[in-house]
Amino acid sequence: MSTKPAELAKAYDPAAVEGRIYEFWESNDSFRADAASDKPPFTIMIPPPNVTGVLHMGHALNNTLQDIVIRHRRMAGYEALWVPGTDHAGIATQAVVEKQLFQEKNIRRQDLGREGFVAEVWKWREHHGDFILKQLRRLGCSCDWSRTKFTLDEDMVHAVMTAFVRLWEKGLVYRGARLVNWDCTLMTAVSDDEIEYVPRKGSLWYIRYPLPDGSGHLTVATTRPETMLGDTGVAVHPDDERYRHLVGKKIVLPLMGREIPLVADDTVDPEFGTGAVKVTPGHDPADYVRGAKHSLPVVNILNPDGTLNAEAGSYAGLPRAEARKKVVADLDALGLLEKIEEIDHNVAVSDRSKDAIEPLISEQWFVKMEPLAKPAIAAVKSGRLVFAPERWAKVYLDWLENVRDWCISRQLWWGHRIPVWYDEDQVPAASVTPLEIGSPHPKTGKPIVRQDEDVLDTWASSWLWPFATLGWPEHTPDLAKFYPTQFLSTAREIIYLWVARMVMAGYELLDHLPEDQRCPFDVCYINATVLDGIGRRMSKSLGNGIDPIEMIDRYGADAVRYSLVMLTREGQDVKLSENRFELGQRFCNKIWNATRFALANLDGVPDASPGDALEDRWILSRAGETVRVVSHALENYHFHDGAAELYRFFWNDLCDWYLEVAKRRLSGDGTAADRETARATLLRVLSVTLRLLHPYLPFLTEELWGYLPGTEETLIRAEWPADVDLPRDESAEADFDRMRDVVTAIRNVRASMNVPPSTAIEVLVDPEDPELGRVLAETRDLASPMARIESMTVQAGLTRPAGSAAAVVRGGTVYIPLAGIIDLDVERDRLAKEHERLVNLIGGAEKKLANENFVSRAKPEVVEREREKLESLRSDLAKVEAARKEMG
RNA sequence: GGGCGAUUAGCUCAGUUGGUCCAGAGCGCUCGCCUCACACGCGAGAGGUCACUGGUUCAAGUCCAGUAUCGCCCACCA
Repeated sequence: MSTKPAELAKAYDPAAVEGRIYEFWESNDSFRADAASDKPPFTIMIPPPNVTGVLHMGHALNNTLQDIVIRHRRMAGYEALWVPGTDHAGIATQAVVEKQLFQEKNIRRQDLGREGFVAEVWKWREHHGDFILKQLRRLGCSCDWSRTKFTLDEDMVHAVMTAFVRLWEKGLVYRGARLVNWDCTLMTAVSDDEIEYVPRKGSLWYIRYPLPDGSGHLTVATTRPETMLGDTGVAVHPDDERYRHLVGKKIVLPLMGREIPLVADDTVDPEFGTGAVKVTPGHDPADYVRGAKHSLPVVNILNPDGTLNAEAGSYAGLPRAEARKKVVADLDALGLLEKIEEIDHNVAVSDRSKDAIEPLISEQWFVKMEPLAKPAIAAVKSGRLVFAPERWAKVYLDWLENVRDWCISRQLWWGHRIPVWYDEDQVPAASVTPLEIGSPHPKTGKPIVRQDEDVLDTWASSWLWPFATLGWPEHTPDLAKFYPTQFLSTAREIIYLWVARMVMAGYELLDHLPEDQRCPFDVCYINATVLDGIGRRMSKSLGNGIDPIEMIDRYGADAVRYSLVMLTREGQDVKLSENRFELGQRFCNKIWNATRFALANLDGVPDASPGDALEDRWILSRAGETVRVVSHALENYHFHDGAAELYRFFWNDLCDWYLEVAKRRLSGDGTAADRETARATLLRVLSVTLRLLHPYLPFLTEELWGYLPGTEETLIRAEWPADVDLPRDESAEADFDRMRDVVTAIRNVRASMNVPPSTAIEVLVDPEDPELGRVLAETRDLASPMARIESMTVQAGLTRPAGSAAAVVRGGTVYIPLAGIIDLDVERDRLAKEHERLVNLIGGAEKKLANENFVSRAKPEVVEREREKLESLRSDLAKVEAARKEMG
């Protein structure tokens, strides 16, 4: 076992435990999975964070959940594998390194050239990459680090190339000129899913387009006046009376002087602006469609860097913003600017650069999505793949059912370079293994002259993650054993970007497997979004993020994990502030101290079996119930429910009652045999409970486990408790509850009468129900210390002592003679309040039972229960009334 | 414009198939306790017309319809 202090500290100190325990696990190879194992597999693929990433709360929550699942399954008899790794994150990483190179050495990537720059990025990764994986270790994640992957690892490259070539050969990859979302800062195309719309104040410019005969003009409204330089038409609604006579005629495009047609198109909204819209097919998606419909030419006026090109005439060379100013000024000078309105509108910006997206025509690579989407849709509709919470299935399906082709080429240097080479006639050839320059083209035989310059979208490698990490396309033992996986936990933002695409890839590429084995995971769990204390997203720009590592330093990893799970109800967003981690911290400390106390009595293996004493039977029964609840919760990924049940059981059952009640026996205040059975019971319950807690609180529980007598193996590899060994003992639970009722009632009286704990009291009980009498006779030794009772008389029909307080409990009345201490007014108030409460409840029950409809139509057992309730309430009321009468 | 969430104690949230977990938990608050594991603790309390309006039902935080407020996603009007 690991080296550890001889004595447990008074308070749990995570810092003294976590590092040591984690090393202990690693040195024992505790996280490693074996493909040759006979156990059934259970696999989780980590959503690979960006290699540049730093752990945030979303990661902390997501990876805590995955670790809980994998630890539970590992204990529950599965060959559990959690594969970690990072994503090369093309744009993000390239941007980080470019920025650093510029700041530190004042060089641009163009200065280094492609090879030089890519070498710099690799260098950066060696030094700074995978930092986040180290942070995951701090959280306690039990990933199989021996299988760590990076999306640009050699075998991953091989997988990506293979996938591309296969799709190419099936005709699912094509190249073509399309209107794409262009990021002028990063100078690359980005996919539809990588842009966002932000509301901004803008202007609507009304521009006059003259008629060629000089007889007047037509006014169009636009938010992007500079794009008029690329206009190739103007459109109006066919039913618009104002313009009907002009349809088919030519109009003069100002500044450029060319004549463009006026066309009728029913996509034009007559209500907006002037009802006439300029058509710029080269720089607007809607216009691109309109232009195609009316055979209008496409004019591209932009260079990749956002400056205007030769198509813009005299404006060539100007940056976009400058061009806009000049166009507006020139139009104004010509008297063609009718007016300017201020409007609020949405501007498309790039997720990465936050620069305004310019739609422009360019040659790109696309994946045909519709054929791939079909099996992915069927997977969810058939129930093969389920989402948790279920509602996210709809989001997934909506996207897939309306999916558009995926632009997979990026004009970057960092990433998987597209495996396509061209001969001197520009005839392409795709190949998994690189084609040498000068080697013959496999089809034409002519020499290869160049490779495609573009790299693939990052998601074009991460969509292969579930199987490429296991060695695909090779048929490795890992792939055979661990694919498909069982559980995926991720964020809702990447249902389209990642989840849907992984499913498509699985069905398309794992064609050596039977249909139902291709789906990459059984369950896709969409976890909660972590918000700040007042409900805003945590973000760098707001500076409202909470650093998980800082919280781990302050509260401990287990506390962070546990608090997050307790605060997060399935998929429901959570508002988080720093002090909320105290919840987990307190619980950890409670467990630490309770176990510390138990261990003081557990020197050596007990010489007995768990006992027959009521309290022993009770806690064993409760423990069994906890095993059932927690197992069920974890099997169904109800993390919060399991955590809450453990909290309740450990604190309220085990600590508040069992430990308190067992102290007498444990301290040797009874027979030796009594002590041994108590010790055996305690050890049994602790052993079960620490195992149940382990997935949530791995460090603390592993540490404490090492101190339990008779534990040879590590907790991480211990067996999950079986509930069959701990059957429900209903009579023990019922009896214990009766005893508890009496104790609570007495404590209540003591508190309201201000009887200090140092004053022991005398108690008399009149058990109307003989069961209560029996239980109290048996449990007198249990109850007495719990309520500081000096002597307890249990006798049916006893007369109430003068000057005593009375408390009605189920099945009887408890009298507490408090001559000299009792405040009669307080007692009168207490009884009056109790009287009122009972009268109200009785009224409700009577009314209900008087309702014939209720009696005749409700289920018989419901009616019967209501009758019993009323009866018991009436009996309680009678007792209270008697007590009040005696007081006078 | 379309879709989806949320609205329960001062705060953060639980409340499974409608009827003893129709009112819960943690924090905070009040009162009393350094009771030989824990003051990161122990015991006892106070505190809510379950957003609003209708409806279904013998019976509704719990089902249905609508309203309001807040939030998220998708689409995007030049």
